[in-house]
Amino acid sequence: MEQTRRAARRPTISDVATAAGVSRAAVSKVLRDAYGVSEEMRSRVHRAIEELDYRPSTAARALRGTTSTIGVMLPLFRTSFFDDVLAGAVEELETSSYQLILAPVDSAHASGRRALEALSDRQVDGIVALSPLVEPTWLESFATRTALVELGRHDPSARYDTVVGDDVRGAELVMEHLLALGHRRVLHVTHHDPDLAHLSRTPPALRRATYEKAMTNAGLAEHIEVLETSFDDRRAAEALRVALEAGSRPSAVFAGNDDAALGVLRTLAEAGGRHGLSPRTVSVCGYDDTKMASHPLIGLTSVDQDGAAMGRLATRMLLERIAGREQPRHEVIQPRLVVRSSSREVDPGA
Amino acid sequence: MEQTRRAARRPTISDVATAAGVSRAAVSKVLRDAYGVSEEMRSRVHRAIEELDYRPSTAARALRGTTSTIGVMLPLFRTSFFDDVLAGAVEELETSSYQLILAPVDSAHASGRRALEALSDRQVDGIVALSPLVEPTWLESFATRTALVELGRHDPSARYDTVVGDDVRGAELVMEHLLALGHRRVLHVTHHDPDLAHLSRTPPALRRATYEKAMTNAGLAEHIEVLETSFDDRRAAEALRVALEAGSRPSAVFAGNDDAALGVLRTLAEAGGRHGLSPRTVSVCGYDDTKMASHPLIGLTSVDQDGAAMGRLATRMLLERIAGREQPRHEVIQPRLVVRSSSREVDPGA
DNA sequence: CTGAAAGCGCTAACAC
DNA sequence: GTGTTAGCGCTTTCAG
Repeated sequence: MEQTRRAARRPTISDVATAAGVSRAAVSKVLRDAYGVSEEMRSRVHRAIEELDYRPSTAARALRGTTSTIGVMLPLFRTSFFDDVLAGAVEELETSSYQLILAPVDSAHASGRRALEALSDRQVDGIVALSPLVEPTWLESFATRTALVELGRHDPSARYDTVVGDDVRGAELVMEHLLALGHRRVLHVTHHDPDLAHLSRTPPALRRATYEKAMTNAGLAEHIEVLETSFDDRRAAEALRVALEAGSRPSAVFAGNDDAALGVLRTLAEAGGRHGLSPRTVSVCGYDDTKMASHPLIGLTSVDQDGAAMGRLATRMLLERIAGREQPRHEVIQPRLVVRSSSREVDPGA
Repeated sequence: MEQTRRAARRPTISDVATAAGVSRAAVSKVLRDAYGVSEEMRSRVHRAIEELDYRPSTAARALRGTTSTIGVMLPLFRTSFFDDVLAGAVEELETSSYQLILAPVDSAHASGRRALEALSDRQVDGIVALSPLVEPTWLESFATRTALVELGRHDPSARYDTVVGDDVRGAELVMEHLLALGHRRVLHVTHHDPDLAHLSRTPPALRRATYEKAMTNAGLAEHIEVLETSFDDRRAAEALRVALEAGSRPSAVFAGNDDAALGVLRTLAEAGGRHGLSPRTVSVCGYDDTKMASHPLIGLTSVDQDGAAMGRLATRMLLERIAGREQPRHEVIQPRLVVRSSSREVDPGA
């Protein structure tokens, strides 16, 4: 068999038709299991497909209609929570005939729009996205063209669906827990993004507001202390280091997500001693219950909002929408507190 | 402005042409910055594009030629090493005009072929893949149609490029380190996949073979003990638990990757005590130097093979190939041992 | 049950 | 400098 050096042209539906001695339309019908093909023809065509190693071109199909592909857009900024969401989406799609393509977004940058459009340019039949930076009005208009399910948005929309964790409830669970353990000097670590600063209903903003409210309600307003940093191990660690240097002495830390919590533990382990603190004397809580939280060497108390379930649900909703549903859906996932060894009663010596 | 309820048809190049009062070809030229358009026409066209919110269809372009998109295929089975690779690829593409789409692969399943084909069906201009399960012969033929760079393959190919870490050297670094610390009962944890069992040149297989050779060379052949499990926290933990139950008493563990190493630490922390072992008495080494390895609460000695650099390099090589390079390249990345607190001299009391 | 033909949105000759 | 036109590979009426 002759092996050409360079890129043998991909066989097309015409090649298959010729090889099988039938028309292109016939091949197309076999391909799509359409009505009206004789058994004999079907097998002839299948044989030709095998022989030529033919694969239909998605691009050509896209030009005519749908692609059987859904797009997922997640920040590359990946905490394992996003992995869980993605895994859920993949799982949900396994039983369907849909393909999944993923558009990674470099940073939390405004590139969210670009990524959504890129996906849409590729004629995906629908999109599951986590794009907090894109404005609702823009999304509304985008969603008139492409079926869309947004993750992490607390405000429902008439045009797209939403799946979101109950961040207020989750944060309440954490605060009730810490206050019940006797803590008064509870520090909160939040994700601060200048582009996001004007939004009050993002998950980080709601967790923070709930923290502040809980502190105030407990008569601890004077102990409110918020570290504005990033949901990122290194940055959160650095922020806490600076705060400790400046004299901050929390007995407990509520970190807005697990990555930040890991950073908190990092600093407590590395530099805490210098200030009389350590992972064993400070109670730390995270959010998302990522894989590392459950590691016994970490043992991080965290809020589980089941990313995989969110991914599955969002995908299922998207398929519904593609199938024609018009009424928007807004689903709120109930969080659950998972208590581990990083939780401890307030140190009486402090 | 009227807002239609359902999916307004996407504007096409013809709509733009009509709106701007020019021909479609003219619009196409403006779009592609082609030669031969007057300033005035250019601005008229741009204005029309703005107004209609026109975006060219990738599918239609694909039908004519290239898509300016490269595909990345990585096992979903994501250890953060893959994240690093992906981040490297994204970074490399930022300065180019290429888009990136990602095909997640459910498990280490034979679905690798499917994912590669799916990408190819979408007319990506090239692919960076990590697909150990796909046979070289199949890849060779696939690569005649689509530019391809494979990660983690030790055998060069004439048709596709390869980027791989020097697993033999990396494993040697680990073994030299452990033996120098005085360890004799060194256990190895490897990734065992029935579908992969016949391959002797995969990264896990080479790490394992190097372990066995190092043990033999050190006169410790009788202490060779290999746990065949998965490069996965939970599974590795379970495998070690069983081994300890069965009487295994290693003084050091060389885990084939960091996830497995985390599993080892998990079991040592949870169940080790029952057998007189703990994370503090057993020296543990991993591979990949993932983010968690550097956390002070983990402090895992590991082999850094710089996933981000691999991702960048692979992507750069792919672009070269797309640009026309014919000679295959095979690049080997040199690993580096990063020693942390999980390394310790052999416990004299044992 | 099968085939001919139109057209999806775009690009690239080529003609004007 | 600008417009016409012929496909790219596929699906889908509509005749035969």
